[in-house]
Order: sequence, then C-alpha cells, then structure tokens
Amino acid sequence: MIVMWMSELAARTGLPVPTIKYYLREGLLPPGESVGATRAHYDDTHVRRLRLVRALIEVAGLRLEDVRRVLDAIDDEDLSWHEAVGAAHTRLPSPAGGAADESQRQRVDELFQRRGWELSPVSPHREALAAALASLDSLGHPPSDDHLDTYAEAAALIGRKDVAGLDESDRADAAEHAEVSTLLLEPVLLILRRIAQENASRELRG
Amino acid sequence: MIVMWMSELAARTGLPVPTIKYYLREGLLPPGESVGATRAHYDDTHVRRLRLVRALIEVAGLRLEDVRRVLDAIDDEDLSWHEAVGAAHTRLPSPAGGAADESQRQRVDELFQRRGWELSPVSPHREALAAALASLDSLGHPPSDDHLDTYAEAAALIGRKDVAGLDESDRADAAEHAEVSTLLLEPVLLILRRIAQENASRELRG
DNA sequence: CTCATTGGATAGTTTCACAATCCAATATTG
DNA sequence: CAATATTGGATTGTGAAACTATCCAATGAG
Repeated sequence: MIVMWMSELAARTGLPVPTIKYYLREGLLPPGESVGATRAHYDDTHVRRLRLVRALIEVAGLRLEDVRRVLDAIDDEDLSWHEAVGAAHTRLPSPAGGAADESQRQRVDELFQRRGWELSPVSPHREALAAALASLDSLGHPPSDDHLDTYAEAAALIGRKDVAGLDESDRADAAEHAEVSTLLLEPVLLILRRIAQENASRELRG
Repeated sequence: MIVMWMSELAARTGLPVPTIKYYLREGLLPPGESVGATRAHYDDTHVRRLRLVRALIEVAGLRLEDVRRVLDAIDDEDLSWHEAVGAAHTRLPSPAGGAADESQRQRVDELFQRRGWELSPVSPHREALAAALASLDSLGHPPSDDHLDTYAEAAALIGRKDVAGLDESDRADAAEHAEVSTLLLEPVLLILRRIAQENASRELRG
C-alpha cells in the first residue's frame, strides 16, 4: 500500500492542496490516518476517491452536495446497489416553476401502461416527467405519443443493457460501478443522440 | 395584439419585475416598444420569450449565457434549423480535467465506423465523447463495445424520430421547435432511462 | 537549534443569478 | 392643477456555490 502526504496526493490528482482541504472539510474525502498532530497519511484509496469526485463534477455535472449524496450511498453498506443508484437523481427538472397539471400526469401514466412499466404514484420521476411535458406543452411544442413511445423504447433498450452489465459479487464495487455507469454515461447518451440527429438530418436532406 | 406594461408582463409570467429587467439587460428579452421616456409596451411575444427562457433554465438546466446563445441561434435568420440546433451544445463534458488520449478517440471512431456515422475529425462531440470514456476508464469502469453499441442504437432510434418530427415550413418556428425539442427532451430521456433501469432490475431479480 | 513543511482553521475571492434602491419622467387621481 | 403613484433605466447589494489564500502552531529534517 502506497502512503503519501497531502502534497503528493495533490500532485497525483492534479488538484491544488487547498481544494483537497476543502473536500476534506465538506466530507467528500475521508480524512487520512493521523500521524502526530500535524501529519497524516493518505493512500491510493484517496487518489481514487478524488478522481471519482472530479469525474462526477466535470463529466456528470453534479454539484458538491449531490456528489456527497452519491458517495454516501456507495459507502453505505446497508444499501443494495440498486437502492444506491437512486441516490444520484436529486436534480433533473426542479419541482419549481411550471408545475404539471393532472393531464400531464395522466399522459405519463398512459405511456407507462403502454410499456407495461410499473411506477409508484408518488415517484418523483412521475412528477418530473409530467413537469417536463408541461413545459413542452406550454411552449407549443408538445411531443406526440409516438415520439414519447420511441423515447421509452430507446430507454428500455439502454436500461436492460445497463442492468445486465452489473454483477452482485462485491457489493461495494457493484454499487460504485452502478453509480459511475448511471451518471457518467448520461453525457455519453446525450452526445450520441446529438450526433444521431445530425446524421439522420443529413440522410433525410442534403 | 395585446400590449402591456412591464408589471403586467411580470404578472403573466410569474416572474418578479427585477428579474425581467435583469433579463433585458442581459439581452435575453428584446426591449419593449418605447412610449415616451419612462414607458414601454410589451406584447405576447415577450411573454412567450420569457416562458422559453424559464424552460431552458429550469427544465434543460442551461445557464443564462447558454440561453442567450440558443436564443441568438433561433433569431438568426441566416441559420437553417439544423445549424441552429448546434448552438445549444456548449456544455457537456468540459474540456478541462481528464483530457482524452488517442486510444479513446480511436474507440469513438471505431464505434462510428460500425454504425456508418460520419463525424468530422475536429467535431467537439468526438473530443467530448472521448473525454467521457477516458473518465469511465480511469475509474476502472470502462463500458464494453457491446454496451456502447446499444447506446448508439438507442440514440439512432431517437435521432431519426426527432428529425422526422420537424418540418421546414416556417424557418423561425422550425428553429425554435428544433431547439426546444432537442433541449427539453434531454431530461425526459434521462428520466425514462432511469425508470427503465429500475424496471429491468425488478424483472431480472425480485 | 533552526527552519521549511504540514495539517487545520479562518477569512477572502469569483462567478452566477438575481433582488433592492434610487431617480427622474410621466400618468392618474382628486 | 397639485399631489401621488407608477414606470423604466441605472446602480448597488445579496446569497449561494466552489474554490483560494493566509495564518498558525506543531513538527521533523538537516
């Protein structure tokens, strides 16, 4: 096991020492092993953790508070991996602003019925989806049922593959893998969609 | 055409007057028609524009600077709708931090070759995708080719449908529709993916 | 013994997105 | 017509988020 001072931890991760101190204060990085009053040992688990924090911030676009929630879920031995994944989704359409009305919620429920998906009546996803649809609607660009079904079909394709890629061998590893895949593949999916749009457009026209 | 003072504009959109003034200053809302030195008329185009701004902020999660870019693209008569859509994607994996190496770029190129997709060697998407893959890799959770192909397949499904839903009749309307759909359906897709994961997980296990 | 370094604490900075005040020019009301 | 209220524009203030810089006492190396 490689041990190091904070300065080497900074060198290895490319982060400034004050930033690492800040993450320690915010509970994003567990404290090193104290050696006397003014020294502490850090090891490669700290290097890994810092890389994970930066990826969640830079790639997945999480705020520090959400990063902490994700890390807590990974570290919580009492959560199964699929419970842990839920911890990530605290953002997405905020409940503020264009609250959905009953007709949007009904539209969401119908979509799920067509796919045979279960969704608790109190799920935050239900409200978030309805809110997004309400926005589209109020701007005069409501998606058709057909359009939504295509999105759900694509999501089903992806969701199955995501879940199939997980194994339950080591709970801690599996939880981290699940979180990392769920969050860091989000931008990948969005970029691919963008490129697919461009290619479909090129195909259809010039 | 309904005309109104700023206070009524505020009442209709639910936004505080100081916020509307701020958006005027930032160029997110075109100035009203000046009537004397201390009065100006606003109309329903201003109401629409404000609703659009709020949706881009709250639902799509854009920052004000990105909102301005999107609005400029919608308003620029010289851009075709599919050129306009490109303006939106200024965020996603930032170029900072874990820069991709050549092997990640090659992986992206191979993925595209398998799908028969074209991608300019200097496209920002190429670099952004490679950076996201580099992150996954450095954390020890690289997605398999199979996994990536599934994502690309799902993206193709969606991209085709997105493009098919556009018509070229009115350029201004088409550009707005394209931007709104591209950006506001992003959270919809991510939420559906999350729900699909949950359902796939339930199906596979208990 | 001297002195640079370390970890911890505290305070300062920057950016973003507003929100509050102030003011002079009008409308409106009595 | 005078008193009051409202408006648009400019300037300044605020609060959160994510760092960044300074200070300091305790060390450990030379």
